[in-house]
Order: sequence, then C-alpha cells, then structure tokens
Amino acid sequence: MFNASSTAEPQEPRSGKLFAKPWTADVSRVRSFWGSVERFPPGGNLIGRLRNGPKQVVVLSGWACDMWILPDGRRQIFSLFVPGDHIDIRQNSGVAARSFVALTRLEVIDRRRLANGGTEPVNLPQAPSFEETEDRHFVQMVRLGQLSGKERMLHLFLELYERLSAVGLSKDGSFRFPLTQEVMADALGLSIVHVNRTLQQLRREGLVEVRSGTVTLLQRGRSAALALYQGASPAQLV
Amino acid sequence: MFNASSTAEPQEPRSGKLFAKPWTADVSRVRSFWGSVERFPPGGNLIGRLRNGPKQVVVLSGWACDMWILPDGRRQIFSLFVPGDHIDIRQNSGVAARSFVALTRLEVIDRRRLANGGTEPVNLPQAPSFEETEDRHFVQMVRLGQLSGKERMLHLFLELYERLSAVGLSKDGSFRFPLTQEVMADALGLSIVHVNRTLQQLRREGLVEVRSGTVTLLQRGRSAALALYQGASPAQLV
DNA sequence: CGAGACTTTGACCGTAGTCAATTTATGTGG
DNA sequence: CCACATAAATTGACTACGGTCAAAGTCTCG
Repeated sequence: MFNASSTAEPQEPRSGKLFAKPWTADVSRVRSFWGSVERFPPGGNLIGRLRNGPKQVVVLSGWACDMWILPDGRRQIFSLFVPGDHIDIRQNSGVAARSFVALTRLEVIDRRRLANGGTEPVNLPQAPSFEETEDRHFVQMVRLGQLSGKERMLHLFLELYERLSAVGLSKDGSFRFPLTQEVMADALGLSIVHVNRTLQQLRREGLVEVRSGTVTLLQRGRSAALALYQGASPAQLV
Repeated sequence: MFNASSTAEPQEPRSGKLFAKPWTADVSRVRSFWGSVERFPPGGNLIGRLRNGPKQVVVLSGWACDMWILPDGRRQIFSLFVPGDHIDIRQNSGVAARSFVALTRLEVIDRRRLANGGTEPVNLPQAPSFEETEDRHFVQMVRLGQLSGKERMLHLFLELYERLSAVGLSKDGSFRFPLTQEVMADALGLSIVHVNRTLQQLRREGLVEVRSGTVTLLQRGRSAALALYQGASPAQLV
C-alpha cells in the first residue's frame, strides 16, 4: 500500500527548483519519516479506504476535490484541494452522494499520524477552522451565483494563486495547474466548451497565460478588479 | 427592546388555523414564558445587536437570510432561515461582509435562554450539526452551478416545503411565502425579471400556484423529478 | 387618493449551452 | 523511435437561456 515505489516520487515536488519554499521542504521530511503516506491515482476515490468514520488528512502533493454527482450525470465540484490543504473526508449525511476524488496523482497523510507519531515537529499548515471552511464555500457560491464566466475563471485563478503561494508553490504570478478543462467546467458551473473559449479570451486580453499545465497571471491587480476578487489584501496583488 | 408590543404579534402564527402543528404550539408558549424574544423589522440587521462574539438563536416566526454583498452591489443569499431554524450569527472571518438580515418581521430567541432559563421544557428543533449546515450549502451550490432557472426555482420551493412541513407550517403542498421576487433573485442567482418570467412559466405548466404570499406545489412528484430534487424520500413527494 | 414598493410586459442583446467535427497532445505496445 | 489509440483541447454553426432597459400595471398603506 505504501510501497508503490520506484516510478513513484510524484511530480509536484520534482519541480522543487522552480517552486521551493517553506512547506515544500517539510513535505519530503514527512514523506521520509513515515511510511504511512497514502497514495491515490488520478480519479481515485478517497472515501473508498475509509474504515471507521471520518478521517482528516493533509495533502502532501497533487490535487483533489469534493463534489456531488446528480442523478442525470451533472457534476458540481465544491472545492479544490491543493498541497497543504486539510481534507475532512467523510460520508455525506444526506441523500446525494458526496465524493472526494483525486484529480492527479495524490499523496496525503493522516493527521493523527502527524500529531502523535513524529519525533521531529513538522511545519504543517494549521487545520482550517469551521469558519474558514465555510467562507470558502461562500466564495464558491458567489462565484456560481453572481459572477460571469470570465469573472469566475479569473476569480478561481486568483484564489488558487493565493493559496498555492501560501505553501510556496507559486512564483511571479505563475503556478502549476494540472486540471483539465472538464474539471474546471464542473468547478465553475460552465460547459467545457465555454471554459475553453473563456480561457482563450483571457489569453487574448493578456490577463493570463496557460502553457503546458502552468498558469501565469499577468495582471493580478486588474484581474482582481475585474473579478471582484477580495481574497487578498490589495497590496499582495501587485 | 422587547416591548415593541401592541401592534406586534407577527403574522406567521396568526394563521394558526391553516398551519397548526407540533412546533407552532410551542412557539406561543416560548413567547409567553420569556420576555426575551428579540424582534427585528424587515430589513433589520441581526448582527447589529451582537455584543460579545457569536450568538445562536432560533427563529420563532418570520424569515431571514445570510448573504454577501459584492463591492459593485450584487448580492448572493446563501441560505434562507424559516421558523424553527437555528441561526449561528457571527461576523464574517474574511474580507467580504457577511450579513444576516431579517426578510420579514422576525422573532428569534437566544438559545442559551432556552437551555437554562426555562421551567418547562420546550419542543425546540434540534440544532443542526455541522454536517447538516454544510449539506445545505452544498445543495445551494448545486442549484447555482448546475440547475437551470426553472429547476432552481422548483428545487428551492421543494426544499422550503419540506423544511416548513417539518415544523407544521405547510398544508397539502402549500405554505406561506413572504419573499419578494427580488429576494428570490438574489437567492437563486437570477435576475429579477427572469424570476418573474420563470414563475409564470411554472404557473402555466400547472406546477406551482402563487397567490397572495402563498405558494402551492401542485405536482410535487413531477416537480422533484424535473428539478432533480433529492431532499425527501420519494414517498413523501406524493 | 397618492407615493412607493412590487410585479409584469415588451424589445432587444449577449452570455453560455449543444452538437459535431477537427486538431493536438499523451501514452502504449512493438 | 514509430504507429496507433485515447484523452484533451479547439473550432464552427446554431440555439436558447437569461440579462438589461424601460415602461406600464398592481398593490399597500398612510
């Protein structure tokens, strides 16, 4: 289970040259200290391995999301999880089927292991409070309910940039972005075709650059204004 | 503060004839036992009276909502609160201004008062768990992100019907609905004009009837199917 | 009865969805 | 390292859902 080995060593940390910073360093330490890192392939279902009740994990590398699938196949992604994020994996209490899915190769570690198991303390990000989790959901509701396609996309990019920056996974406005346009569509409540066209529009307008799985925000200040993005303090937006 | 009196005696319980059931009965008892019921006018801001930190209240009568207002004036309502609902009133942790607003005349009571103050126990609804609150938000995200205008509206009506039924505030598919179309628009992420037209469409199709502040769901089963509504068990949907 | 709040309507426009085909990666086996 | 199969991105043509603007009705309430 933990020795998928050899070919392993997932991609994110590999680019340590480009994106080296605080938490990234700890990740490799965590990985070497415990053999208890859980790995999932793209599309892997995080709930599958649940034994007794919910479980809190921290993402070491890769991306994941949680979502609902409607009876007719439509999907809504509620939030994206990136390295450093805490995921509170649990079965959905209601009728609809909430699921947690890996979007890339994914490494997570059980929080309890980190808490008691370790000899050396690790700079893991704090678990988000209930309010912070809720706020993130509110932001998603605002995107879905009030923003246009173009605004939604910029808004999401800005949020991801900010979150990835917090763990050292960005550099000068750019960050690795391993999601397909289909996933973006499900997260933003848009059709895949429209995601594609909107992306091109943003490129034409010189707001973002998307090349080989890397997104670059070229005018963060202007983008934030356009998308009514309020996440970061204006200062951070260059 | 609590003796707004005389003209008071809000509307919901007045219609006790039509909508009498479990919890409604207790409401009048609560109201008479304690003078500590807080009242707000339509549009009243529930946060205004916060003294020390957050506060949990239960709605005795009237409707409320929580929302964000974007810098350019757009509004997104996250959830609607009806009689029996618990509201966890608190300042927003992030940048944007979350606010809790009364949508009609509103009566709430502090949960702590109910807990220790009372001589006689009251059948108050249980406080929702974290998961239940979260689920409600997920439902809202699905509505905003995946459903069409018509679907959203039906879906919301069905949810409200189910919730109001739980506290005895419905009868044969109908319930009091004191919201303006503008509020519906903000809750559903639609324009006010489109809300109006969609409403008429639903009427023409014989799915709902809206007369003088009362909504009647004429074909709950079909509506649930149309709107992919999964809240209640199929049995309940007649 | 008049003022203001809500609802309704018409005309028109633009964002976003659908369908279907094409091009461009990506990946795998030989 | 090439050929083929598959996934992902892109394009075109067309449609329709939903937004905007502005005006006209309705309803409430003092």
